[in-house]
Amino acid sequence: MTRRTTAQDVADLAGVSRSAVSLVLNGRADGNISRAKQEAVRSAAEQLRYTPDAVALSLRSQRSKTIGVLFWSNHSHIPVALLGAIHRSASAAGYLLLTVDALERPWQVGALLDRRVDGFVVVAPELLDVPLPESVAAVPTVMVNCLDPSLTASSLVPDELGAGASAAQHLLDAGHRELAVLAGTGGLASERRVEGASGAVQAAGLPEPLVLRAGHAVADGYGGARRLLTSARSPSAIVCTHERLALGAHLAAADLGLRIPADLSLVSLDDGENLAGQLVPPLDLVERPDAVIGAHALELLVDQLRHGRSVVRRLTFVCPVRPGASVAPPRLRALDAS
Amino acid sequence: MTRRTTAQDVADLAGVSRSAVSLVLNGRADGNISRAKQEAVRSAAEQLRYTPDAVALSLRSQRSKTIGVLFWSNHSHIPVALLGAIHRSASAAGYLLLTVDALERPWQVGALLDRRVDGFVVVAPELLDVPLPESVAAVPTVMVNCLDPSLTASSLVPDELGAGASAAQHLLDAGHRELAVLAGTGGLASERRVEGASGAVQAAGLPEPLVLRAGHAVADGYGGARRLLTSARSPSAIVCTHERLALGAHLAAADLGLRIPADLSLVSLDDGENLAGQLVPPLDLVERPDAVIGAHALELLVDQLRHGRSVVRRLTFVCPVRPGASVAPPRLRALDAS
DNA sequence: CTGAAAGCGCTTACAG
DNA sequence: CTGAAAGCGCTTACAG
Repeated sequence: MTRRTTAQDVADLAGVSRSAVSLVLNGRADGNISRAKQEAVRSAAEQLRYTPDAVALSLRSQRSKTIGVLFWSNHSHIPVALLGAIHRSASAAGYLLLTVDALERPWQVGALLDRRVDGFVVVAPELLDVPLPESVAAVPTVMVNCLDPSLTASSLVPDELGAGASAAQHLLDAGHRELAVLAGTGGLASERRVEGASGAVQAAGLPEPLVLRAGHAVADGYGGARRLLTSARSPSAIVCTHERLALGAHLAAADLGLRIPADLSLVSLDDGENLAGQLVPPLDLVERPDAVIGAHALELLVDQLRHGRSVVRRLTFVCPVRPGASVAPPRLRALDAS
Repeated sequence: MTRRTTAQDVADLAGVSRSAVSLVLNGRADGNISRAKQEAVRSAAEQLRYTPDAVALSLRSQRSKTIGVLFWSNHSHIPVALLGAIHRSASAAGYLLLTVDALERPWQVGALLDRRVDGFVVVAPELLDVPLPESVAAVPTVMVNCLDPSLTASSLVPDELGAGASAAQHLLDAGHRELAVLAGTGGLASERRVEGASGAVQAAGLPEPLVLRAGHAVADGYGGARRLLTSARSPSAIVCTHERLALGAHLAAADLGLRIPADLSLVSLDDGENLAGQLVPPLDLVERPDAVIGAHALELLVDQLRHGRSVVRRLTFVCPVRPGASVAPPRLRALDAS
């Protein structure tokens, strides 16, 4: 392993002092260093492929150009688009990311602080209440997909209530009147989505929809949908609060010989797994705008890093409907019965 | 933002010199510092919650206790178990992980080097040839799920050939004679899995199985399976080289009114998405031992970091069969025809 | 047994 | 216009 080239090496080659190298390479040379020497430094640096040692830079500047990502995960799924956007924006601003599973290994937060991360972004795979540790709150922090009850850090979350409402409204718009909601158990996201969907149905002058809290796994969706679809008054359309539930419902419908969307309409809320929208037929989705949220979160954090502490905000992001091929008008059962 | 407490603060409180603090806290005090002062230092450190500044430590020791993870991703899926194991093992050895998307942002490799990462682990979501950049190879590196053609770094990969063979053998053992392989397009993993499956079938004295190269998406699996199952001589069992293909095949079977496993047996190879094993019925899987590979990779790297460069190795890991409920003996079509 | 000094690589006032 | 010095926080020989 060869020694890294240092500013001294460049200075030696260019025939100037270490400080001159620093000034030139940091664009503060004009009026200080002769143009000839500037050129010498630049070409020496290029020739030696010199890049300053970031560790030394950090010690000197007390800023590491590093952001800690605290992944607050209660289950195993990683929202690709969200992390992708965070990485992309961080990179664009010149930051590197140190990622840690804060639930499984909370002590690593201390290790990040020792490494003098400039800030934190707390990321949950799904809307969560996260009590922010004091040590974290001491550094600029933004929260993505999660909320700090004590309001010490800004948070960026999808409008889960609105998303639930949009999903239901999407089905109402298609003419459905017999809706059911297949939901996860526990979790802020599930509850808000259910609330939103239920609210939209009632706002349309219909009775409260049937809500079945099944769980989060594919099998839960399968079992739940089966129960709904084989019940006395089976719904013509189902809102699924999570992608994997929707997949389960999709499988259950197929097993029962129900065609989507001819016999059953399905709308799923999006969890960033890129799954429900890939099925055959692809499901109509209410998208979680992960890319937007991730990019915005980093923008907010970097701005805080540059201009100091700003006011704590809670930003909510609209979840747009992405049409698929799983929604159609309901069969005219009312007419059959008349 | 309050100032971090430094070794000097501890020294002041304990009434000793900075060096004494360092010696005591690094366990090199015996024979140098009186037991009384040792105690004083320890209690002062505890009282001030002192932990050494990792940046200063890095500059001093020329080791950052940080490992760079180069994610070599051509598509968007993240193998959770693999990354989880890597994080866990790294943490256990006292390392933090700096993750970077090396395909999308190759220049960040330089940024990691500037930050003096002690080593690299190159991770691909699926078996890949990765030509290792010189700058990376200059630092201890292990490759996970990918191979460096020039053999400059050790690599740890699943036995894809064996996995394909196991999948086919699993179906042969159940009595199937009419197998088809639904495969991804391009990619080392697909090819090796196909080769393995095909080899096992031929080793059983049967003619080469039908291989359909469909793609990687759910819809590809759906379309491919549909073609296979509606062809003149439809197979009694299908090996899917990827989870999402298997999901597509599952959906296609349901649409065609084929029950799994009564009418069709399905085996999928595992890509770490935790998907095929969750379906209803759960598919029989040939598992990729991601947790084992990840843990082993870090063990190898940390060992290299501690004891210097070791010999370059290619380690191959067996993929065990995990039974599900998607394989049954074939319908006795031969008897029907006789 | 303990403290002062050197040095990791950098930048930024500060003399000349 | 340029070089020598200080200092970020740490550890490790090295004097006393």
